[in-house]
Amino acid sequence: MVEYRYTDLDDVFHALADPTRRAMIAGLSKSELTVSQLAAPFAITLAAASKHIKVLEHAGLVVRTIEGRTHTCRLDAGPIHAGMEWMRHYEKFWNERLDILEGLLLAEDTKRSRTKKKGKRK
Amino acid sequence: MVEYRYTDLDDVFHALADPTRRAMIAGLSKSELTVSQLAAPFAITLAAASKHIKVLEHAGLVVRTIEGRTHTCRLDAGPIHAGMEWMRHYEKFWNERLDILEGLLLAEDTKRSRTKKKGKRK
DNA sequence: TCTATATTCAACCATATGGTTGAATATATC
DNA sequence: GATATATTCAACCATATGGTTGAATATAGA
Repeated sequence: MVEYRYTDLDDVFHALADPTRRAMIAGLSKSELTVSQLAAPFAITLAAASKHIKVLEHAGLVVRTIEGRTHTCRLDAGPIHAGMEWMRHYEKFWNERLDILEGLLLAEDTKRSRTKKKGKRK
Repeated sequence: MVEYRYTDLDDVFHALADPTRRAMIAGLSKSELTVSQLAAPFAITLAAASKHIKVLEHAGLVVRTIEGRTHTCRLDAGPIHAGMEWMRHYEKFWNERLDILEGLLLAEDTKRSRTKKKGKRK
């Protein structure tokens, strides 16, 4: 009854840290997809997509069903929920932050404190 | 209403994917801490801790205040909230996984209490 | 001024990551 | 059986990551 599937926040957050994998998850949230279908939207090889899917599988986010030569993937949001649970502890700091922000707005000192440049390779 | 600061999910999830950094966040959720204080619980050098803190800063999760020679860090949960917002979309795919969640959070506590080495590959 | 403290920087190292290509495996289909 | 399709595997490559050490920078205190 207690199916223990090994899940680890390291693996979950790492899996979610890649835009390609997040996009794959988005796709899987609409329907089950084969490996080829998952790979199709991206300018990467099937082998690369296969690796991404393995990362998602390893994090427990994706479950694979093999029928003949096609591998069908479906989303398992359990680990996502676990990640949310971890984050929820810090939600109160979001509210505090809003209070601070409000104060800053009043003081009219709301300049963008971080100016990031996006140079990620993909 | 609330203007979101530019947040990059790649950076946020990547920052959260490391147990040392998650532990640092946990520490900062209790009080502001200096770099030395943040480094203290871990068996790593100050230089390594400094790098971790930079990763957290780059993700917007930590804000640093320099007073004299001491750098004080405080948590900014805004990006965490952004991560949760992304995840919330997939909450509906979460079906009956409380058991996994429980094990996960327990494992997380265990991991944090020992002086861990990142060797948890099953 | 001399020294101790707080932190970063630079160089280096081993391993991980995301990507490629080309061959291999397995299964449909003709 | 021959061939096309779906996917993985193995080897390789460039860059990123997390760690180290030792020197540098800056400030606090005697």
